[in-house]
Amino acid sequence: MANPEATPRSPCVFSNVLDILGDRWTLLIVRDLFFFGKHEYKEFLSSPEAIATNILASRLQKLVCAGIIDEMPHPENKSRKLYFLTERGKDLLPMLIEMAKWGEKHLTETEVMRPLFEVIRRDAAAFQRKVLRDLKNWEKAHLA
Amino acid sequence: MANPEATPRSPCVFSNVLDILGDRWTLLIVRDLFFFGKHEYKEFLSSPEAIATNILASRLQKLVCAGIIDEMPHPENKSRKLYFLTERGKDLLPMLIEMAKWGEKHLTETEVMRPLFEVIRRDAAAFQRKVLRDLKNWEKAHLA
DNA sequence: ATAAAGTACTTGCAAAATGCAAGTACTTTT
DNA sequence: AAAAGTACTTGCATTTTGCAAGTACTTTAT
Repeated sequence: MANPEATPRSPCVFSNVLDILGDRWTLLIVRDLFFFGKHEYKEFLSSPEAIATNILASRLQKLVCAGIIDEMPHPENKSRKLYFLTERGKDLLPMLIEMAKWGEKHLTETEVMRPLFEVIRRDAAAFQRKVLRDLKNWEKAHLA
Repeated sequence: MANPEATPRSPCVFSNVLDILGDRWTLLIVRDLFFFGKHEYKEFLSSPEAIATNILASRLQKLVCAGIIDEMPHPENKSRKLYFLTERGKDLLPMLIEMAKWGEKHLTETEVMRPLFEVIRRDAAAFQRKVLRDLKNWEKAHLA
């Protein structure tokens, strides 16, 4: 796994971002946090891409190290954890929306998120506000 | 390498985008095309991240397959090729800009692109227009 | 109270991707 | 005609991924 302490490949923003987010799995976890209200290990496992348990564990750890997500014990169940986006993580939303817009325009096979992204197409800024509002509500209910 | 003909992991836009762009190298080539006016194999090789020749060749091929870039023989030198962004590729610019904005805000080590992204911070839309204008000028000079 | 099920992992191992060095085929320059 | 340039390919060691199984702990069911 890419070690954040190691000297970076280059001082370019893009290479540094890609060292954190540049793989086929990491952003799917972030997607689940943003758009599907997922907060638990087993919920990430249940996504249609079927991430393997070892990959999921390593990516969650990497995201925590990068300060993009944080974790807390589940308030009602000691054997569970809750994962949630930090402010740094929430700042990824505009990028994810641009990624989705590109995919919706150019990859015609993708269908599941169509209805969701009809909303984006109509008013991306409003959609963005709604997503962030939903996250805030979750935080109010779960964080001290 | 991920085969575009294979059945996708899921019908989600994000997973489909990540199957094309989700690795540590692909977007660096796109970056070079957008922001550093690079168009040739040897130019991509000279980037500070030092991509290996086999990886570069495989990624260029993947990007051509995905319709993000196209290639043509160098007009003045049969042993060289020119690579350039297609319209589909140029549509990635907003995503790259959001990625850079996130990195500039949260990854303080990155420095090289600072001056470039001072411009973004001041007026992202204007920067975007300038980049696209520069690409158009290159096309006028090189494409039929 | 005990057994079964749930949860978040870890481990082992085969398969695939990456990274590095060297080689190849062709073209251009000297 | 020889040397250098260009865009690759190949071979091989190392790393990462993917899959199946196991582990340690907690909660639920009987």
